Order: sequence, then structure tokens, then C-alpha cells
Amino acid sequence: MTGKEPDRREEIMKVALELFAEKGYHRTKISDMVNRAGVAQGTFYWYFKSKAAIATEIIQSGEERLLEVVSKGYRQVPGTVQDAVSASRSLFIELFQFSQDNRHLMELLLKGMDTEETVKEAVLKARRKLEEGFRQNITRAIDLGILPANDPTLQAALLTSLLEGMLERWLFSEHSDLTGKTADEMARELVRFEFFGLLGI
Amino acid sequence: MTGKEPDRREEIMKVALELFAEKGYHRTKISDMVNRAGVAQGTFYWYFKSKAAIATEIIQSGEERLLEVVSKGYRQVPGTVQDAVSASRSLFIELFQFSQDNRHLMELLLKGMDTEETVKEAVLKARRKLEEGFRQNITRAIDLGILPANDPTLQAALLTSLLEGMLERWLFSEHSDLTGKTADEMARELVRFEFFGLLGI
Amino acid sequence: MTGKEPDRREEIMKVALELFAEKGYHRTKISDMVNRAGVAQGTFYWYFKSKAAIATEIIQSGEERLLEVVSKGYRQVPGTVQDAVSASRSLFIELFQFSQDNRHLMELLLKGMDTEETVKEAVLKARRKLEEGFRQNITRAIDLGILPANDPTLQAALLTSLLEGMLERWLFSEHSDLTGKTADEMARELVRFEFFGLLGI
Amino acid sequence: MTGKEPDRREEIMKVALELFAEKGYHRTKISDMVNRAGVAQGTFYWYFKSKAAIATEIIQSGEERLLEVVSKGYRQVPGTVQDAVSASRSLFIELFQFSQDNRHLMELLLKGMDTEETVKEAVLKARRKLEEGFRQNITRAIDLGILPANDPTLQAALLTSLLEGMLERWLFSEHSDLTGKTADEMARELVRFEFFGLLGI
DNA sequence: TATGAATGAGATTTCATTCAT
DNA sequence: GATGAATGAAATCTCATTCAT
Repeated sequence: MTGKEPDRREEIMKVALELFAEKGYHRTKISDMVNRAGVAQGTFYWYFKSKAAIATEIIQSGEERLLEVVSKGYRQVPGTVQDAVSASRSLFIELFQFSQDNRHLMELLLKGMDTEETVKEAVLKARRKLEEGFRQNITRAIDLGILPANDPTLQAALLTSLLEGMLERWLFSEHSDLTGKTADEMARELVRFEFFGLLGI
Repeated sequence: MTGKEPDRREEIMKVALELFAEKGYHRTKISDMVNRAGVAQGTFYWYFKSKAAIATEIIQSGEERLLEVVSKGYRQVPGTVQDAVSASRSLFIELFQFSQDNRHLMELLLKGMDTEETVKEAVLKARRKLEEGFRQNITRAIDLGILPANDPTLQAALLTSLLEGMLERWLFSEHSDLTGKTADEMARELVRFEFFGLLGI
Repeated sequence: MTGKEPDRREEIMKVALELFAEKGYHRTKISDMVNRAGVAQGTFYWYFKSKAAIATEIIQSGEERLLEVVSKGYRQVPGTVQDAVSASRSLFIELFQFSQDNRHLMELLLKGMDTEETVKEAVLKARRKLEEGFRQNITRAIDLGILPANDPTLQAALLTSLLEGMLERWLFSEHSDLTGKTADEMARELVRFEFFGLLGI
Repeated sequence: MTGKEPDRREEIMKVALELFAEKGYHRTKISDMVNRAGVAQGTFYWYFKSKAAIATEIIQSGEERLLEVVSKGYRQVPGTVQDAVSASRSLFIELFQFSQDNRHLMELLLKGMDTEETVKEAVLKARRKLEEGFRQNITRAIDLGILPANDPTLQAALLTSLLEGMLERWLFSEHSDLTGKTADEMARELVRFEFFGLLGI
């Protein structure tokens, strides 16, 4: 009544995200969600149209928050290469931190490809938007004469690949040495490679 | 006797791989496989224990062929940076070509994460082995003084991320400009970035 | 609310027991049960984990009711042989009557040996408890000096064999002359043999 | 060629009987039989029409051998009660020994009731014939004035119940104390009860 | 809003039996 | 006689979704 009672909808979304991340989309059953949320099976369908719908909604709301981070990171206009490097570094620090705070979401975004068409679409859209953000930034840097005039779409693809792959290893791969690193360290390494490649300092 | 009679086992594996790539693991039913292969439902179970079993077997046999490409690509010993660059380039050309010729397999390897535990393990194992191949090569280049002494595990992770991400975009993303490029062009761009980063020539 | 609405769970158990008795465990399909109960296939699984589970539950609840009969029959303390004979006779009358009223249950208990391990265990447990009841009674009669001091475990085995065999013939064997007899007559004959053997009056 | 080559038919029947006894009729698959017999799946159907057919045949051939034992045991004509007791005792010794030597067969006969109709019929027929043997013997003893003139059909039923139950406990029940007894001891106890009941010496 | 019982389409798997060689 | 691959009917079970209250 006062706005303090536990918001069922939020609660269900929260546990759904947890479960999707833990077990994957297909192995998560509606019954798992409602059990963990402590509500009845029917209640789920009062709040959500279907399993695909809740997944899609989770992804979309995650996408918004993710893009916010990206857009915030691109506010300053770099003047020199050094400016661009440090701008990039702070963006990636933000991104790694966001991912750490939202690891369930990131797991869904990075692995949730074998699902119903609509869910898959939502995932792809979110990832494409991220890549598009990178592309715009690269284009601007080229326009400003900071980066050489290479194909910005391609560069964005390379950069996003790098980010996605490193996030996956950092957050989810027990077999990787990266698990122990901080968001800062990860960002630093990624940016070094981004600008200078294997031969870089 | 003639070597012409249809090998049911091979046929079912071929069809299964196609379907896994087309529709994903979960949306592929045993009935889809046997219908397309033109055999009875029971025949599937004569050859394979379960759906997870056929997927695992497909992945393992793919892993072998993939690693063969990688090991072949690492035979020459580079003397200079230029040697290393061109060795890397030919390896990646091979890898992109292999992936193009085995796009279904690659789809499974790159996207098959929401599956039964055993299948997922097989996928991860294959990808880890690939990364390990890269790591060894980088280590050797550092030992030879060709690359700066950075953490080779990290570099391998960066490199594999790059490859996996670019393969995904090149082969499966209709939204990407990359679709039109040749294996050669992809390899060339990837290697440029690999060695010189965004700032490279 | 009215106590009249059909209890699905009870209904399914009732129907299942009927079918187990009519057709045997293996020839009874889940579909038979739900068809006869007039519910959907899935409903079965709302109430029971599996076919073995419903059978086990049926047997266990039957065991309880059966043992109640036995324990009730053992209340009076016999003073003479004649007391013991008539106590035994009234117990067996109860047992034959119970069996007639629960012929389906008895069929399961007497014939349900070729089933899943868990079901078989439940059947054996019920039968062992019955035999144990007999053993205690015989022991008491020996202690009271009413019966000669022979091995009570053995005597109980002999007695239970008699009961089980005669129940099987009486209830289920169309080839037997026994079918026409009443519970009273069956008990009387059994008890005569129990105490005096073939040579008895 | 020489009559020495392993008789496939016999071999399959032997393992089938083993398996029926070990696992029950339903849990025994044709594939189990042929695996253990070391022949191909198809071979089974060269020798037997069906699973039910082999079971039926096993039971029928067992029935013959069992009845032979019974008929042999009934050759002497008793003059006194003591004669009858000792004749009965030697018959039961034979029967217990036969059962020990043919425990798989007896397991099938005593427990094989939840099977296809034809198999069930074969089992029942064998058991009925045994009971009929007892009945004839009792009738004769009554005619000779050795036993009181009670209903011989009923007496036979009681006696067969006793035998079947005790066999089951002796051969197959790990929970029973009887397992350690010899065929002789079992027969002696059974005959004591048969003639004198619980009150007997 | 909330419940939880009920549904039923459909998926996987089993296995006795057949058949071409 | 013998093989073993192939069949397909049928059974069990799952689970997203609906519905009466």
C-alpha cells in the first residue's frame, strides 16, 4: 500500500535473471522462477506474457543501462592520441565495472544465443548498439585526425570482439588467469592492445 | 562393398550439424534429424546414445580438424617481426578459410553454450585448446625476442577474442558489413590490428 | 467446500489400483489411468512422480490398513488351546474379509513382484510385516504354554505361506473350487489345518 | 557337425532363464539375452518366435521335469500313517532338492505372473498340475483310510500353498532365517506341519 | 491480484521385431 | 543358419500455458 511491499514484478525479474545466468535460458523453468521468488505459478503470468517476454524485457532494460554507460564515457572530446587513450581507458573501466556489477545480465548478453527468435533478437540488438557506439567514437577520432583513416566499422567490430571476449573470460571462465584481475587492470590491458597491438609498449 | 552405400552414421551427423547451426541446439529435434536424413526415429538411437552425445561427438571431431589447421600454421620459425606478421597472416587465412568451409561447425562452437553440461564442456574444451595454441606461439615469439615480454596468456586471450568475435560477425551477422569480405581480407585486417592496434598503419 | 468435489488424487489412485489388479503392473499404462479417471495425462504428473511412485504409495497405504486388521485381531490373551484356536479363527475371518473387500490391493501384494525395484521392495516389506505379526503371536502362545516350543519364525513362515496361497486361490483362481466359499469357511478350514494338520479332525 | 558344436538354441534358453530369474520377465530384454549368449540379435528370432514364446517354452520344459519328480515320489503305496508321513517326506526332499538345482526355473514359476497372457497361462498350468498331483495322492490316502475324509481339493490347495511359500522363502528371501537350512530340514519341517499342524509334536 | 490445479502438445527414448545380405 | 542394421509403434515424462476460483 505504501509502496514498500515487495514488488513482485521486480522480484520475479531478478530471480529470472539469476536463473538464466546460472542455468541458461532453456534449463530455467517457470517453476524454478516462481519457486525461488516464492510466488505461485499462475502469478508469473499475471506479470509476464511468456517466458520469452520476461527474457526480452530483462535484456532490454539491461541494454538501456549499458548504453548509458557507453554514452557517458564518450562525452569528452579528445585532442591528442593521449587524450583518446585515456578517454578510452576510463570508458572501459566503467564498462568492466558495470559488467562486474551486472554479471548475470552480461552472461545473458554474451551467451544467450540459443533461444526463441525474439529473445535472440533482443540480445543481438543490444550488442549491435554497443558496437555502434564504438563505431561513432572511432569515426569522430578519425575526423579529428587522431586515428588513421581506416574503416571505422571494421575497427568497431574488432574492438567489440575484444571487449566481449575479454569480458567473457574475466567474468565466467574459471580456466582463465584473468579471474583475479581488477576492472582497472583489465581495462588497462585492453586499451594497450587496442591502440598498440601486440607490438605496443 | 562399393564404398557408395550411404553411411547412415555419417549422414545423421552431417544433418545434425546442419540443423544445430540452422536452428540452434534446442530447437533441433531428433525428429528433425531423422526426417532430413530419411531414416526412422529408432535408427538414430542405433548410432547415438542421445542428442547430447551426437552433439558432443560432432564437436570433438571438429576440434580435431580445427587444431590441425592451427598446428600446421605454426611450423615456420620467424626471425623478424615481418616474418611473424606474415606467419600470423597465413595462419589466420587458413583459419578463416576453414571456418568458411565449416560454418556449421563454427556456429556450434561459437554459440553452443546453452546446452547440456556435457556439450557445453566439449565446446569450451575446443575453444580453450585453440587459445592454448595461440599462447604457445606468442610465448615462442617472446622467447625469440620478436614480441615484447608481455603476459602471453593475456595476449592469447586478446587474440582469441579477436578471432572469435570477427568470425562470428563475418560468418553469421547479416547486419555486418563484413559479410562481403574474403577470408584473405579478414585475415589481413585482423593481423594488422593484432600487431599494431588502432594506431597501426 | 462441500466435501463433494472429486478428489483427483484419490480418484487416480483408485483407478490405478483397479488397473494394476486387472491387467498387471506392466500392462497398465499411465494413459489407461488418466483415461479411466477422466483427466489429462499431465494431471497424473501433478500428483505423482512416476508410475513406480503411485504403485509404491498404494502399497504402503494398503500395508497400513492390513496391519491394522492384524493388530486388532491380537488383542485377546488366550488361556487355553481352544481360546487360541478361536482367536486365530476370528483373525483369519477378518483377514479374509479384508482381502475380499480389497481384492485389488491383495492382487498387487500377492503378484506384484515383477516391477521396478522400489515397488517390489514395498510389496516385500508389507508381506514381511504381516509375517512378523504372526511370529509375535506365535511366540506369545509358546510363552503361555499353549503351543509347543517350536521355532516361531519357521511357524510364522508356514502360516503366512498358507494364508497367502489360500488367498490367491480363493480370490483369483477361476480354476479353483474355493471361489465359492465364504470368508468364514476359508478361515475355518485354514485354522483347522493350522492347528491340526492333515490328520486333524 | 559332430554334435559337439555349442547348441545355440539351448544356450539362448539357458541365459534367458537366468535373466528372467535375475531381473524378471519385463526387465529382461532380447538384447540382454543375445549379448550374454554371444550371438546376434537376429539369431534369437531364428530359434524363437518371440519373447513370450521362449518364456513359455522354458516353463513347459520345466513343468515336465518337475512333474516327473512328483510322479516318481508317489510310487509306493502307504499302509499306515507312518508310511504316508515318510513317503511325503521323501517326496518333499526331492522337491526341495529339485528346486535348489533349478532355482531359476522355480523363480520364474513362483513369481512370473505379470507377463503376457500366454506366459502367465503356462505358469499357472504348471502350478495347477503340481497341485493336482498332490490332490490325487491325498485322495488315495483317504481311500485307504489313512487320512480323514476331508475335501481333498482343499487339502491339496493348503499343501501346495505351504510348499510354494516355503520354497519362495527358502530360495529367494534374504530376510528369512530359512536360507541356511538344507533341503532335508525344510522337508522335515514342512511334513511335520502338514500332518500335525502347530500343535504337532 | 494471486493461487495452484489442470491441461495437452510434443519431445525423448525404448525395444520387440523384421529384413536384406 | 547367422548377422546386425533398421524399423516404428508406443510409452514415459516435461513444461509452458490456461483457467476457475
